[in-house]
Amino acid sequence: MARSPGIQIGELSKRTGCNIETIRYYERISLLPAPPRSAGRYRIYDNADVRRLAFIRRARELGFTLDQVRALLALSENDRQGACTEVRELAARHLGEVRAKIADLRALERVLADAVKRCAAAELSACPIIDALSAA
Amino acid sequence: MARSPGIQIGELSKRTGCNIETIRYYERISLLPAPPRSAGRYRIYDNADVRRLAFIRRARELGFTLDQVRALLALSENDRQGACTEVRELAARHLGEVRAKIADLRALERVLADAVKRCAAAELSACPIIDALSAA
DNA sequence: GCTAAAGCCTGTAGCCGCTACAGGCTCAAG
DNA sequence: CTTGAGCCTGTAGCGGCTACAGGCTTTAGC
Repeated sequence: MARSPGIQIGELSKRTGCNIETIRYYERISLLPAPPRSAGRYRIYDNADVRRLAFIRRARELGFTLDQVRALLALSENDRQGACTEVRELAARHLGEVRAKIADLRALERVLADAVKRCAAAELSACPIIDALSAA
Repeated sequence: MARSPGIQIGELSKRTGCNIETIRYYERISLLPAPPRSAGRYRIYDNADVRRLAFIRRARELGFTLDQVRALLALSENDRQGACTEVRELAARHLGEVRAKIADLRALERVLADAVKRCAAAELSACPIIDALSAA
C-alpha cells in the first residue's frame, strides 16, 4: 500500500461529510488521534484517518453513542477471538434500546393523534388537548 | 373555591412527581412563577402551582419541548377565540415530528437487526458488523 | 434548652454531542 | 503586497435537566 498523501482538515471534512468543528472535537475527546502537523501547525491527515472517521460517522448514523463508537473502534482493531461476539452484543443491546424508544414514541403518537382528532371534532366546549393536559 | 393551604417544595415535588431541582430550574427559566416565601425564605406553593406543574409534566411526557410547553401554558390561560386552533396546530406539528422520528428509528432498526442477524450467522470470516461500518 | 436530622436555600458545574463564535495565524493567487 | 480562504486555539452555548458544595431553617426527641 502506497503511503497516502496527507490532506488538510477541510478535505477530510469534505471526504467524510463530517463538520470541521466536529473533527476537532473528536480529537479533543480522543476519538480521533492527534495527527501530525505541518510547519504552520495545520493538521495533516491520511487515508487511515479518512477510514476511521468514516467508520465513526456511520456508527453515529446508526445511533451508537460516542462511548459505544469508541468500543466498536477498539474491537475493530484487534482480531482477537470473540471480538465479533462482543460487537454483536453491543449492537444487539443498542437495537434493544432503539426498539424501546420506538415503542415509547408510538405510545406518544397514539395519545397525540387522538388528542388532535378530538380537538378537530370539538366545536363547542373548551379545547380537548388543553383539557387532557389539565386533567389527571 | 377555598384558599389553598400552601405547601413546600418537597410536597409539590411529591404531588407532581417532579424533581425538586427541576422545579427550581423551571422557576429560573420562568416556566413557573416565583412563589412567595416564608419567613425563612422557603418557597410556598398552592394548588394552582400543583396544577400548573402537573400540566407541564404531562406535556413533557408527551414530548413537547419546554418552549412548546410555554406556548401551551399561555394558550391554556386565555380563552380567546382560536386558541384551540393554535393548540391543535402545535400538537399536530409535534405529532409530525414524532412520526418522523419513529420513521428514522425504524430505518435504523432494520439496518441494525440485519447486521446483528448476519453477524450471528457468520462463522468463518471477519465480523460483518465491523465490515459494514468499515465499508462505504 | 440543646442537639441532631431532615429539609430547604443559593450558586455553580456537569452531562451529551456537537455548534458557533472571537480573535488570530498561514498560505496561495493575483 | 494585499486580499481572501483556510486554518488555529479557546471558550461559551444549546436543551433539559442533575448533582453537588456549603450554608440556613425547622422540627423532633431528650
